[in-house]
Amino acid sequence: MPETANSPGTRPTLRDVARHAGVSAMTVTRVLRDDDRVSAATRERVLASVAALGYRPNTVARSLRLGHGSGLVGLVVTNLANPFYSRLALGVDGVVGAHGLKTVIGNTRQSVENERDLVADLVARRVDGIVVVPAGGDQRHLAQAAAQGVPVVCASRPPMGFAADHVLVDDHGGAVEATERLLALGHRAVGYLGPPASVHTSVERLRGYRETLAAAGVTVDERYVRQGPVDVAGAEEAAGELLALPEPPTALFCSNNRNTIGAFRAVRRAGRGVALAGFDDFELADMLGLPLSVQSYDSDELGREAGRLLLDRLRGPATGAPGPRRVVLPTRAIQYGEPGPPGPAGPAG
Amino acid sequence: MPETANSPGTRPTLRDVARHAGVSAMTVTRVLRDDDRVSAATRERVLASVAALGYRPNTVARSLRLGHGSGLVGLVVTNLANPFYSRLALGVDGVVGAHGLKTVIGNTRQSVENERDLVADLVARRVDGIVVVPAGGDQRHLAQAAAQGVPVVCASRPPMGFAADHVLVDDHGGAVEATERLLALGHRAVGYLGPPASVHTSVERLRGYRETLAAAGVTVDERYVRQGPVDVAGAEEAAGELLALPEPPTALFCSNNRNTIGAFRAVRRAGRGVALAGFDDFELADMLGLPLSVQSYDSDELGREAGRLLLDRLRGPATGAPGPRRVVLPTRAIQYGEPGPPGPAGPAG
DNA sequence: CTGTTAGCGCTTTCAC
DNA sequence: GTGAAAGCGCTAACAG
Repeated sequence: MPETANSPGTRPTLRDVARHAGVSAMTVTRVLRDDDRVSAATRERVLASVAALGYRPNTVARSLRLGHGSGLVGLVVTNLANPFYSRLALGVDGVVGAHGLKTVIGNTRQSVENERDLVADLVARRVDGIVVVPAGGDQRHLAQAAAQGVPVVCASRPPMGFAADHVLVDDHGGAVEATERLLALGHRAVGYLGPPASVHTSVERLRGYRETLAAAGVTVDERYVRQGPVDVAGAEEAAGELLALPEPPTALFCSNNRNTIGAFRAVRRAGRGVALAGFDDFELADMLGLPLSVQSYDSDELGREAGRLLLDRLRGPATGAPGPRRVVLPTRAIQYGEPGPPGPAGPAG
Repeated sequence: MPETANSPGTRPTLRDVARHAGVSAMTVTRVLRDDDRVSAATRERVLASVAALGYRPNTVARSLRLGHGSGLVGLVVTNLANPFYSRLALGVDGVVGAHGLKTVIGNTRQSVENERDLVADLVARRVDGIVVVPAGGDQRHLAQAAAQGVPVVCASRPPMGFAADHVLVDDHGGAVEATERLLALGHRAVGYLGPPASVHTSVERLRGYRETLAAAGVTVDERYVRQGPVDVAGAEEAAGELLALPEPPTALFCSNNRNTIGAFRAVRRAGRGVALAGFDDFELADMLGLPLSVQSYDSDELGREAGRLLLDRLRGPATGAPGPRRVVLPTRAIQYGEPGPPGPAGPAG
């Protein structure tokens, strides 16, 4: 147990250590920075004082003096409770943490306004960079941050109206593949369930769905398309409505795991056989006793990639400013259970 | 779009604004702090310069000058990918965020060493306080941080060897209730599955399990007790071994949701009827088609409570130092599906 | 109403 | 080897 500080609440400073050791502040710094131009004896004495006072260097003051950033990376997501984002956070933190940077989280709860405030705050805190999953349409605050010299990396959704590195999932390609799988099973009445049009991924996935059906000569029944649900409860309700239509769809493509789970609950409740294809894998998907195919991708990797892009910007400003980079992560189809063709009984187990 | 900064990479400072506006730095500060002793005309001029230069105050310098902390709260957890911890993080961030504090996350990946480094780093960054879910036994680094005047709040696991506010779940009580429910169904061969003894919650839950069985006159078959699994795969394997015993248990109490899910998978795979009771609720638990009872609790609330304890320390150091406070959150039993008595066929659906 | 001085804790530069 | 001075960006405290 170290000696208690002189006055509680007041923490020892470099000068306190210097006084205690009978040297100058400069010498203490040198010892702490492993500068070799200091005698062994002095070093010992200083180290002893450091221990005696329980001194801890003040990183804040240090980085202020040094001019460079705070050693913090801001991470702005819409909902950390969603495993997708917490894994992304882990990925980012893992990569930047290996370079001595810490991650500051900001949760926007889907609010663009919160996002703007958060980003402003992070900039004011002099974060070295920001990884953001933009919440909505207006991204002027991001453009501003970027313009002010804070590197911004967009994850999962692209920058709009300004240039920034970004890492995306192959939303369109994944949606095409998922929809094709349903078509291949013979389904023609294929519904869509996903978040509102303000969400970029949703737009792309819906586009993939539409194009695929069109290419197969299937006309999309607009009553089958529900853009809106953002959580399981909303998705369950919307799916329930689709299933209650006079001629309900025989298959549903769900644009993210919230919607897939909601749809699953509705299908189970209705006791009806409806084929499900979803975007995003999720835990226990294989245990649901209903055939289900999902387009899976690695959200840790999404975060790691975002972290790498950011690090590249931080490390290599010397290399000039190469154009913004884009990374697209592939998706992979996973089939749970044996899928079946459309029919009155349907493929339910 | 604001004018570009003079030199890229160099950001405008208070003095730049002052020069631009033809006033002193002090006046700019006053405008920015809404000090009323500034003429409207001057205010306008300053504001215009701020906008023209795209000036953003440097919070780091500010907090250094003001002496108070960085406005950051450190959050140290073992695994952010676990929804339990991400919700806890949300709870903490929600509460402290409402008071203008930001949350810095640290993920220890169960390593006490990482935890020690992280805490040291956070202290050096002058965080205002730390919320930590201690990874293991040795907590001297936490004691040290606390001794150095950084308020520490322990979540989910209590401080050991030093005094600190903490918020716990009623691990023992919840385990008792869960075990009693299995006993009430007539089960006598009740197994246990949980993390290693280094995890405090696990110890408490195991104790509850043992005491309840003992109180009912049931001797615990030590072959039925598996302390070890920390993830689903490990739990599934361990549960599989229990089920493969000559006289397998007819019921399992699982000490957290990783173990519950692993056990569920093993039971499903074995096609055997084994009653399951678990700690922690989880998504889709009601959809598994197997009777299951869980002790549920609110991990957001755990985080919020931790945040509140911390805020109280930060706000009220004037009130002297009241003894460390402890908050214990209750658990609530939830029954999914219809439970059944032990039997050769068992309660499987 | 506005400006000057001093200094938060640290470190670079230049002396000794 | 060691120290003194100056300053990172900002703001109390005291002038004027």
